[in-house]
Amino acid sequence: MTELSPPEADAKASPGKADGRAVKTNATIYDIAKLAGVNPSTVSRALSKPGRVSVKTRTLIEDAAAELDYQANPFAKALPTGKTSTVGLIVADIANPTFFGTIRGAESTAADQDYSVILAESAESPKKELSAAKRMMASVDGLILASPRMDDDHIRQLAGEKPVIVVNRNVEGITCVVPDVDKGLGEAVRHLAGHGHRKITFVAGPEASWMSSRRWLAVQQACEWSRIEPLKVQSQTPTIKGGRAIARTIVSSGASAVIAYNDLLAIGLMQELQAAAYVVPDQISIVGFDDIFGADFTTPGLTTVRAPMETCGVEAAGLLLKALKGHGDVPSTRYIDTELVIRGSTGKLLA
Amino acid sequence: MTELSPPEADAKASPGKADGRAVKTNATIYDIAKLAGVNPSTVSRALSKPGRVSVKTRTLIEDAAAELDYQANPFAKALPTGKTSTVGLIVADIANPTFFGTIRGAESTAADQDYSVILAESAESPKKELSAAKRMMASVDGLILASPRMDDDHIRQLAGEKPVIVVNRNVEGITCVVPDVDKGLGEAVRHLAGHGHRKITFVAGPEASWMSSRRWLAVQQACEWSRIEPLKVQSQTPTIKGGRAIARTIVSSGASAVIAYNDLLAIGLMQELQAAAYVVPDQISIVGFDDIFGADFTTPGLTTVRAPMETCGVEAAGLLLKALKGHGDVPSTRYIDTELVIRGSTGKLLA
DNA sequence: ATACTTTTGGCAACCGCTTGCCGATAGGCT
DNA sequence: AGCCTATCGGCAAGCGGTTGCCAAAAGTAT
Repeated sequence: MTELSPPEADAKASPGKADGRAVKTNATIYDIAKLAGVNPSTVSRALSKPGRVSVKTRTLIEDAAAELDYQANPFAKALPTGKTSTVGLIVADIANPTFFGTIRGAESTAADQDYSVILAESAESPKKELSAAKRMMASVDGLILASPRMDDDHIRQLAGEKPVIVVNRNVEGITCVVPDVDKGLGEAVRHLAGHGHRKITFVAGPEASWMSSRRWLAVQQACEWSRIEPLKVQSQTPTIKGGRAIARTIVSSGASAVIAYNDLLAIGLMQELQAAAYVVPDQISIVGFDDIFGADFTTPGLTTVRAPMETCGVEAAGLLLKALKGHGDVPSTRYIDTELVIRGSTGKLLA
Repeated sequence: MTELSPPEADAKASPGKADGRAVKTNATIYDIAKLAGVNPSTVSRALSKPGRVSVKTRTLIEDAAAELDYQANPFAKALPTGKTSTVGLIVADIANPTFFGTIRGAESTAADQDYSVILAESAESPKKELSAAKRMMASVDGLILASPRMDDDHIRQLAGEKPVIVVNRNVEGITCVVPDVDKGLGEAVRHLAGHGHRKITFVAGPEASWMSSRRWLAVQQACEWSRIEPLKVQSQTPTIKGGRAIARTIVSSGASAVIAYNDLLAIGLMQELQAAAYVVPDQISIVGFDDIFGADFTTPGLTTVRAPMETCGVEAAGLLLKALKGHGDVPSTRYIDTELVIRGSTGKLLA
């Protein structure tokens, strides 16, 4: 009972050499076949093609399988079928909190459908990313690219081999899932406008980033609608450090409110401003983007546009699995709503 | 261009039928063999057993392989050899920032040696964890368990099948890598003592947690050495919320400084205290544990004991790969130094 | 040149599972 | 009972590599 000997199949798998040591050889369908007194192919069918064999032999086989603690060898399974029950997920930077949600969402929905996810990081390098993708291609059924850095053509090329879903970027001809920045950013601008701000500066992220220009565009449009003057300053790096470095420029821009490309920038900015005795939000309001883990650790808490990355991950994995099961739709972009999360870093200007 | 047909496997796998459309069927060693005019087995050897064939035929084969853009089918490779070039990583909770570092460290060092990592989450459930582990066992060469929740015997049982490394917990008979809490916690206590604190309360984490009791022990020992009185209060959950909930109890404990089981607890506590107009660190000092992402977002920044989880991940993957290559040592526990990171949440008591 | 040892490449048998094809069996029908 | 048609199980050929064994080729020594 309490005996917990490792499952010791002890299988005299090798029909000949009964040479002593009980080596843990996993049971195969042949072992089951022998035990159940049927042909291996019947075992295979009983286990994977439900209706193909009579229920009598099926239960017979299932019992035998259970007794042997049978686990199908996934490699043997993948070889003839080409289906691996595995999806690849490549993220630009594992340590970037933005991706935590994506990873989790993708992993959980994949696991729900008995798919495994194999993870790789590109370290923000287009080259490493592409090679990781190519390497993976051979062992997965499909790929999720989160904020890919490689260019569109390469992505399309990969998609020509196996289903590919892109998260956080729009690629023509590929199924994408991206946060709809307009909604959240619109809310942010109106929120700021409602507090009397008339001049907002946007702290841009990497110049080459598709997402950054997309967000700047959204800010501009929202500002136009609210009759607000949008300004833009360019940050060197989208990090806390970058945020601190840009503080001086922000102040001299004369805006009373800033919307940052991301939370890190916003937090760095806030820290630097506070260090210079500015009070947030009385003297300047700050809005971040992403609502990363920790955005509520600051004092005051950071008002930010939440990009539901976990939802994106779930969605991406869902679309991918759907495509793998043949119910794939025509590639298109699915937009996930973003929303403003109001905390303490925004408010009325107290002149 | 805009042609977006789903990847149409459509594979006319059979190399014979050259019936038109250039379907991207991956090249096999047979194709190479034909192109190079040698036997497939020679190709296999040329590609994986360096010295086994003459350099002449080898370059011949390599050229052919390059021309065909050959990528070995990992499944076909895994079948006869049993080696999958994949390691499994199971974490208790993907969204818990503590694990980000571990994941990253493990992934990067595995990738460096051309191993892939397949990731799974146990959602803190011992049952899900065990089943995930068992499922993985079939497709990986070895396993890394980060903060496993299953019991020791199950872990040992898994380790009986394939190499297993445990992170963040000590299991007899298994190779483990755990942060050496004594060092950092000792520094924390001495740091506090140096600021005149004479009574420290430790906010404990989950009662069942091995790590929590380990840390409490370390605090007690350090306190004894510094002639300080250690107190302990139990938190319900090791989260921000849990931290906020425990604030009242902490205050009434009469201690002037607290060391929390983890950063989340510390941050929640700090937030609640500040909301009640306590000033940190003038009225009470707070030390966290982990140095999670965002621990420096607070105001004041959180003084905390840094547990270098990325290093643990690197170390764990390194040990695992070593074991896989047969250079494994006798199981033992490797300790990774923790260190105190001093920010603003600790200081002299200003009565 | 002869005999002998090393290389080197080929043959074929797996690894464990899937699947097309076929014959046997059983059930349904007149 | 006799015939027809589903249903079910078995056979065997792969999937794409690896590898033990062997013979041909090449190198070495006498």
